[in-house]
Amino acid sequence: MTESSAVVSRNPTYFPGDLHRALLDAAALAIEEMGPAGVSLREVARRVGVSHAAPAHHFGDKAGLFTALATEGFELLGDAVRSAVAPDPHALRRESLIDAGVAYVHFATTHRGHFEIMWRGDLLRNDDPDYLLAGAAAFDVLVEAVRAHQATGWAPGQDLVDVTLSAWVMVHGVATLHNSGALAVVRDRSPEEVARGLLRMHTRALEST
Amino acid sequence: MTESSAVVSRNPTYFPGDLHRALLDAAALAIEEMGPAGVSLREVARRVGVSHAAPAHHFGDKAGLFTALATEGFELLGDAVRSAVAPDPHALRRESLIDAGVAYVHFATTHRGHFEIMWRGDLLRNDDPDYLLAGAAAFDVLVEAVRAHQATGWAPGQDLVDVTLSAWVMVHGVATLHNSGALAVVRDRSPEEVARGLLRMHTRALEST
DNA sequence: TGTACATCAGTGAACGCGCGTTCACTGATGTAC
DNA sequence: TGTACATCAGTGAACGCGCGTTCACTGATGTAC
Repeated sequence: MTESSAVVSRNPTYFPGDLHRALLDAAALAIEEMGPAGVSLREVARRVGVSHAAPAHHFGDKAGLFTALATEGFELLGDAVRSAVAPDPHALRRESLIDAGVAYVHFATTHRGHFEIMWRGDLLRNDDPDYLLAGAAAFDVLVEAVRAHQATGWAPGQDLVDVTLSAWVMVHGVATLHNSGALAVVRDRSPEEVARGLLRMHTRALEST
Repeated sequence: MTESSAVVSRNPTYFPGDLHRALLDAAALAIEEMGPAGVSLREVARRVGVSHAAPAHHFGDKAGLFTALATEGFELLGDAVRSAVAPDPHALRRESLIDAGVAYVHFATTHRGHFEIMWRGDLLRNDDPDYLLAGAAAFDVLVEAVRAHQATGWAPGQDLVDVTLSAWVMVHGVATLHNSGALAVVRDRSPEEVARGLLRMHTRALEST
């Protein structure tokens, strides 16, 4: 995202204090391009144009960088879904759940670097308090999206977490299959369209119970 | 799976010609334990108890080993789903689609090494003919499961590939979330149960159209 | 305004390590005669 | 039955490389007086 590509130069163009930001941006882009396995601290430093020791200085070690990126990913994902559900927090709207799910898929496909590292607990410190908190908070946003939908009178009898889980599984499946390239083999529809269709079926199925 | 763990020793216990097999088993186990990023040809050789050059001798290089493992994964997945759909090929049964999806999830969670590498096109030769063929064949098995279900009179108007895609996305979402550990955080139900619930909803929703 | 000092982000040289790949080789097995 | 030869799976030494991490350092910025 943002100006990460402009930063790739030998004479850093970032302002003081922005190296932290620039390193995260470069790491996200590198993961997107090479996969998490191919990304090293030295590669990230190279992209930003700083000493190879600079990333370690900022994040402690490689797992620290990945943990910070994954944590930010959960925060950004939560923000994206929250905005989709309630652009105006005072107006109850129909289809909150569908919009939330589509936003999830949109985030996953437009922030591939973040999204890929978020689920790779083996590459980061998966007991980090901030990481765990951000993950839980993001899930809460999904639950809130279902609650908002239910508040409009939709499927009042259904268990909140059950419904959230169903919808989550669907959009996560679309996101991962798309990002691995497998979805494109079958259909030329966008992942967001596929998700919308699935979620529409989902909400209608639960409506009639 | 099978006897891969018995093979880990300094004095190889595999029979002549089985090194190929032993290397694949060890690679699958290693990926399951350390993630694809942490697995090296030397690590695989170490587990089997042979020279570090032996894997390269059999598979050409690292991508070759991963490609072979992913290809086998698609074949095994196809077999597993096919068996679940039609234990007796002459008997049409209801719920073929549900059983197929549950089998997909079961395979993914009990063959984690295979399943993880299957979708990592960045780590293998993703233009390998055998790999591509095996992937396409596995998808065809899913399509066949839907066709079998439709043959019982279920949802006759629905597009075959559309329905397949929906079901695939669901079970793939359950599988990946479970394998990344994210699903366990929320529910203590088994991934197979979660998949069964989703697929039941799915088939009922399409039944009434 | 000027001097002395503290802070700290980022440097760059150095280290040891595990890696993938190459390659001449060995030694067991099978086949021809 | 014995000999000569071919095959080929697996060896082990060697290579060059990129890596993560450490650490004494520099030099810009800010603060105290």
